[in-house]
Amino acid sequence: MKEKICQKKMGLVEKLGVHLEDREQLAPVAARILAYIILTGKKGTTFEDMVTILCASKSTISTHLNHLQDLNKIIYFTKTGDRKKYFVINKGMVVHHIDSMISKWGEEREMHLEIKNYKETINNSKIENENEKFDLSFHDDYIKFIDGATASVEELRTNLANNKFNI
Amino acid sequence: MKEKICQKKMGLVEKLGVHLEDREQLAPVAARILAYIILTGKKGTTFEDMVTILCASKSTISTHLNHLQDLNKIIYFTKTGDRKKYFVINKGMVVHHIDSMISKWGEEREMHLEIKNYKETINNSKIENENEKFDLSFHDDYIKFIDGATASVEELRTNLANNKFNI
DNA sequence: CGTTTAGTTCGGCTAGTTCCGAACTAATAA
DNA sequence: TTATTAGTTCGGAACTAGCCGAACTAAACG
Repeated sequence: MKEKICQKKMGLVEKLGVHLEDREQLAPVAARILAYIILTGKKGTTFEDMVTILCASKSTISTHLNHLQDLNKIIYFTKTGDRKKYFVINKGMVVHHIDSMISKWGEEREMHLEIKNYKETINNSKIENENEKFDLSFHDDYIKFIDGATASVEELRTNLANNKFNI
Repeated sequence: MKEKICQKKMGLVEKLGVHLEDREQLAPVAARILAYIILTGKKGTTFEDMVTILCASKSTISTHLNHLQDLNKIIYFTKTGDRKKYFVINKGMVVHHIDSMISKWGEEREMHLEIKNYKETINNSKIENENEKFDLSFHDDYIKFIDGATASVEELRTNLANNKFNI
């Protein structure tokens, strides 16, 4: 029974790991560490646990654990009379991720405006052949989309900020 | 005057290039090729043009040009009595990009449901300490966000499909 | 025929990533 | 003091990505 749950957990660690590897630009083992910490929750995980469960060397776990702390993705707490560190995810990480999504979309919006502006100057320089002119409506539609998506993500941000939210 | 426009164009090629490198997971030169093709528009660009303008070797341009065609991001047309190929972006590329955005969000949605489901089974197994239980509201909020963002992007998709839209 | 044009293919180099083992440290325990 | 625990740091092996030059091909031109 307990074995079955553990299997399910490790299956999810791999799946979430692959996802985080891509989404957070992390090395394979770093992503699996983060996934494992997320799926273990408030009780926390130790260095040793991860060495044995994720089947990685101490040096690898050490390096990535420090890296994840530098990125503010994880933090740890301690217990009196116990030298181990218990790692849990940093609650601010989710809000931080959402903020970086918002700013990424903001940059993309800027890019579209800049490209549209460039295309307009080209269209207006009479040198161009009439049927070679750029069509600009695409950029307007894309900007509309970015604004819609940004609104959705901003709503999520407010929801999270209002909740006590422990992930 | 023409030099100034060219400078502006190359500045944008680099900027859009960096963006595409990240967004489309392309090699640096491949991203710059795509950016250059986008910013040149309907009149098209040739192999040779790109070798000289992007300062890359023939082999590099050749490989990436073929790769971009395999990915359905670019196509070419020809002119009678001219052996060169004139590359332009494939109009379907934008819709394709949008579809891959939608399916990526769909996968993320699935992941959240799966993780939430796992956390629920853990919460319900009485072994767990009460204050170590997982909070599940985050997943519901995130799924709400994904649904909102997907709606926005689906609207963009309809707008683009309705327009003749040449980028 | 040889030459030019428009590209392709191959082998190799460089840079960077990811992980590991071995040796180390710093704090506690016996 | 010696041993153990809980990590850290260093050097290197194995692998991958990205680009280049040189040699090639295939079609058209003269």
